[in-house]
Amino acid sequence: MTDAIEKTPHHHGNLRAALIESGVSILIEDGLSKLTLRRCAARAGVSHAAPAHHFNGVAGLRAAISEEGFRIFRNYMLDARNNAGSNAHERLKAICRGYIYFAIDNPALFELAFSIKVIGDLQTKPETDTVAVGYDVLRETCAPFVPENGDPFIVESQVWSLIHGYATLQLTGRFGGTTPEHPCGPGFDQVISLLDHLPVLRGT
Amino acid sequence: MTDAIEKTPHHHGNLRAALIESGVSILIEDGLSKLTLRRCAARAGVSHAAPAHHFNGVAGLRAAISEEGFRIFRNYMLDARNNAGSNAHERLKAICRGYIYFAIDNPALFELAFSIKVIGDLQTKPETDTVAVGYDVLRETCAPFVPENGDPFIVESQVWSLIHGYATLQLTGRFGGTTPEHPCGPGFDQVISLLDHLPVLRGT
DNA sequence: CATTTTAAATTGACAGTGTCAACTTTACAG
DNA sequence: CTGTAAAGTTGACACTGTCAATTTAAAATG
Repeated sequence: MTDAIEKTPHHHGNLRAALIESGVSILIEDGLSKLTLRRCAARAGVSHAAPAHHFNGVAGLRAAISEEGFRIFRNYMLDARNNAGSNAHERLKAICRGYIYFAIDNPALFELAFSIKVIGDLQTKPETDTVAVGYDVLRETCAPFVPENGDPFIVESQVWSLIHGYATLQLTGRFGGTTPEHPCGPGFDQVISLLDHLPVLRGT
Repeated sequence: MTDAIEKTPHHHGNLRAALIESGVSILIEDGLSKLTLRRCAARAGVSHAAPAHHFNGVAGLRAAISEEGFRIFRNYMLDARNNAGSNAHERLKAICRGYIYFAIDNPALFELAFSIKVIGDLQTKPETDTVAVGYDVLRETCAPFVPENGDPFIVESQVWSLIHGYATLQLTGRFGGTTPEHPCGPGFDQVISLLDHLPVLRGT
């Protein structure tokens, strides 16, 4: 094949990465219920027990795929924010749009990522990536609304709760479908307008 | 038909109800991943294939247990609201507390109930019980904040998104644990304070 | 009351699934 | 060149959902 470009360091080359990639594809094509160790193995062209040498059971595989999902998720928010103006409220709504776009584009990946229980405490260690890669984007974008010497977690948790609740309720079909006019669903602007009340306390 | 409620009308009596009850117990004791047709059957003392005559596969069993969960869920909100004053904001925060109490007391049941995709549209048919038993409680409690001849769905979706997002993020361990001082988690009051901005537009 | 009919439940089978132990292959260190 | 340990395979086991065939028992019918 193209082994001339990169040599194969092991038997397969890099099976761990290949299994994660297979898992993401299965997630997109067949949904969360079809994401199994054996299917990932078959798709990657290895035996059914090969993944055991790279992940700690099916939970480990799901966690690894979830991490990959969070990275994609973070890019969605960054892209949306980059396409917004410099206004603090516009930037905040932009990452919310990115949040919903990711959930709608990758529902199974979103469901997987947020179905995994977190061990640590986010308020204690907000910088921990295992909790949620992409939290830094939320923190940055919420900063203009945090009082001087105030606790940033207050605004962050308000925004996160609102947008995450909308995303999950939208994804489970409780807020109506999406249309070209309303790619985030018909209720998105109305729900997100609750954040208009947040006062800008720190200059751009 | 109803000639003998207490007598056993069929072989088992009322296997369907017994299976649902078994399922709720399994959910509470062992978690969502252990909720299987065969376990419910074994717990109810019947053969592994008996549930097939009462539910449409495992999805049917989960849907039936979910319905039961929504009824309990609704009672949580009603109880909380009954223990609140007549102030519109107090009543709104009360059902939010009931929402979180249910999620924390019955995490697996909460997860199951909101993991099921809804077919219909809630905005089109808000009165449909299959979408969410208990939506009537939300509608009633949000009514004071809805403008005359306004769309009630706006405020309802704002409140629902905020509280549901907080519930799921709390349940997945992203907002820290609960303490006797903060039975809904340390961030609950802060998040819910976002609803203080809602103006009361219709008298009690 | 006896017989037929039909719903309820059982049994057995099959294809998947996760997980473990034992085995084979192969890359790399010495 | 050889030994070793990692990487991957094979086979097995206990689960799972689902289906077909069967038995059981309640209800309907004559």
